[in-house]
Amino acid sequence: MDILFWARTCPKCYQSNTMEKTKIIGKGTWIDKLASELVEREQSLGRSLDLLRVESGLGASGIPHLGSLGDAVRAFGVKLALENLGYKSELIAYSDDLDGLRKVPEGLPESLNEHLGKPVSFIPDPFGCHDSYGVHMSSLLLDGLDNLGIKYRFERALNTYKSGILTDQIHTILVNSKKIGDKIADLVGQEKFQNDLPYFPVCSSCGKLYTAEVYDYLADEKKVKYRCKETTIGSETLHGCGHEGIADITKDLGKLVWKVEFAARWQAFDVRFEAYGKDIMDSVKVNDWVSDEILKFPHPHHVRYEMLLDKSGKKISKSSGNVVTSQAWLKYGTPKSILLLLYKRITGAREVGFENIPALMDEYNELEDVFFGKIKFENEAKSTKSKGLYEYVNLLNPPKEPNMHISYRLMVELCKIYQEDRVPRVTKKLIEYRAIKSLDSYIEKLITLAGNYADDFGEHEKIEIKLDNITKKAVKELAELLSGEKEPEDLQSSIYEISKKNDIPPKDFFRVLYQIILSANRGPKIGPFIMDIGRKKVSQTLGQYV
RNA sequence: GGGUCUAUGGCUCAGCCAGGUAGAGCACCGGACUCUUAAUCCGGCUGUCGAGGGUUCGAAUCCCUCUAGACCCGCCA
Repeated sequence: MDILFWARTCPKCYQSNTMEKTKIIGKGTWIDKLASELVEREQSLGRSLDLLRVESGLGASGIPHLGSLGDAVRAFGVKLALENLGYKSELIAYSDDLDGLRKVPEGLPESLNEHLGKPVSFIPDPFGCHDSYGVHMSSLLLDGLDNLGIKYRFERALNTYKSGILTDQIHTILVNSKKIGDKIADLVGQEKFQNDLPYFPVCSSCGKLYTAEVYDYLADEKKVKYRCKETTIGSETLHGCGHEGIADITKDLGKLVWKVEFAARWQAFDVRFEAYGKDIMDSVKVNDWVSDEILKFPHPHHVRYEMLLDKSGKKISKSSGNVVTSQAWLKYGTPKSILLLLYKRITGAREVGFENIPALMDEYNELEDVFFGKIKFENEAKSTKSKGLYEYVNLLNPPKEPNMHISYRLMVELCKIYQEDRVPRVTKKLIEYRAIKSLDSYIEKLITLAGNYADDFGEHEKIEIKLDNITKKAVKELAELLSGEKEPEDLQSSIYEISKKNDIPPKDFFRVLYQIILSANRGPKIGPFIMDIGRKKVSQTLGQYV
C-alpha cells in the first residue's frame, strides 16, 4: 500500500483537501452566499455597484406577524452581508398602504366592512391611535423592526404615487398593456388583463379602488377611463357606485395592480434585491418579465422563502386570527431569539409558534459559546457558519464578551413552581444551582420572560387528589407542625418521620404533598420548598384536604 | 391543472441550501448525591435518515423517479 493510496482513501485527507477547495464567503452563511450571488449577477449585468439597494414590501392590510417581519429582517441581513463584502447598501421598507382592504381581519370591528375596497390609508384607524388603518398597521411592523434594531429607509405607497415617482413607469405599462395582458395569460393563466388595464384609480365618487375598472388609456393625455362597477373579491361581492370617470395618472390617485407594480417600483427605486414568499410567486414571475422586457430594467435578484406556518400547518395569515406578532413574542423571548429564528435558515417550511422560544433562547447561548471558542466543532466550515450566524443575530456587531448563560427551560420550570415573589425566589434557586452568582438586570429580564412563558404555556397537570384516612392523618399532622409557633428545625426529616410513623411509603407521601401544593406529581426538595413558600400558607392549603 | 414544502430513535425535532463518524430534548433503564422527591452529575438503550436509482473515494445532505401528507397558486392584491 503506497502513499498515494492513502492520499486517495484516507477520509481525513479528503476532508482537508476539500476544505482547501471550499472558499468561505463572508461569514459563511446563506446570507453571505446570497449577497455574493447578487454581486456576481450585477457584475455580469454591468450595472453600477455604487449602491446595492434591497427592498422589503410591507403589507398594511392586516396585523403584521413574524412572517411579514421576516421579509424585512432578512432583507436587512442581505444589506449587512453586502456591506461586509465591501459594498454600499440600503434597505427600503416599503409599505403597501395604497392597497385596498379586501377582507376585515378577524378580531377587528365589523364596521370596517363599509370600507372594503378602499385604500387602507383612507380608512379610519379602528384603534383610534393613528391617522389611518394603513398607518396603524405599518407602525406595528416598524415598531417590530425597531425593537430588533433593524435600520431602514421607510417609504409608503401613498407618498410614492402622490409625488409622481412612478408616473413614467405607469405610462409605459399602460401603453404596453395589451402585450402585458397576453403575457400574463401566458405565464400564469390569468386572462383578466387581456381586457382590463392593470391600473386601479381611486373612484372619485366613492373612494374605492378595487371597483374601478379601467377600460381605456388615453396615452396623449395620460388619462385612464374607468367605470366603478361590481366586482368580486374572494367570496365577497363589492358594489361599485356606478360612477364613470376619467383619472389623470399624473395627478389623481390610483395604483398599479400587483402583477406589474413591483416592476415599476424596482426601476423607480433602483432595487437590486427583493425576497418573496411563495404565495406571490406568480406575481413575481410576471413582474420580472415586465421589468426586463417592458421597462428594460433587469429585475432584482430574488430568493423565495416558504410561508411561516402555525402549529396546525396553516399559513400564518394577516387576515385570519392565528397571528404570532413580534410584540407578543417579545413577551417571552429576547429580540435575539427572533433574529435567530429568521437568520438560521431561509429555505424550508417551518411551523412557528411560541413553543419554539425555549429552544431558540438556549440555542443562542450555544452559538455564543461557539463564537467565543468555548465549544469547538471538528468541521471548520460548520464552525465558521455558526460563528457567522451568531454575528448576524447580533447584526454584525457582536458583544465583546459573552453574557451569563442560564438555561431558559430551567428558568421556566422554576417559574412554574414559584408564582409569587418570583424574581427573588427563582434567583435564590439559580444561585443554589450555581447557574448565576447574583441578580442583575439582564437576569431579571430573563426571569420575567421565562415567567411569562410559564404562566401562559406551562402545562398545569390537573390531578385528582384522593386521600385515604391514613394519609389524611399524616397530612393533618404535618399541617399542625407547620402552623405551630415554633419553626421546625429540620423539616425535611420531620416529613420523613411523619410518613414512616404512619406506615406510608415516603415516596407516596411526598407525591401527595406535591399534588396538594403544586398540582404536580413532582417538585423541588420539599422541606426547603415549603419554607420558601411560607409554612403557614402551606399549612392552610394542607388543611383543606383533611 | 401549475408549483412548493415535509418525511430522521418511542415522542418532538435539529442537521440538508457550502457532502466527511447520524445528533439534541423528552421518555426509558442503571448508578452517584448520608434515608424520600426534584434538580444536578455519570453511564446505557433506541435509527434500513419515506422507497428506489444516480453522481462521488465518501450521500440524511447533491441529481432523477416514485409514495404519502401538507401548503400555495389557479378570484384578487
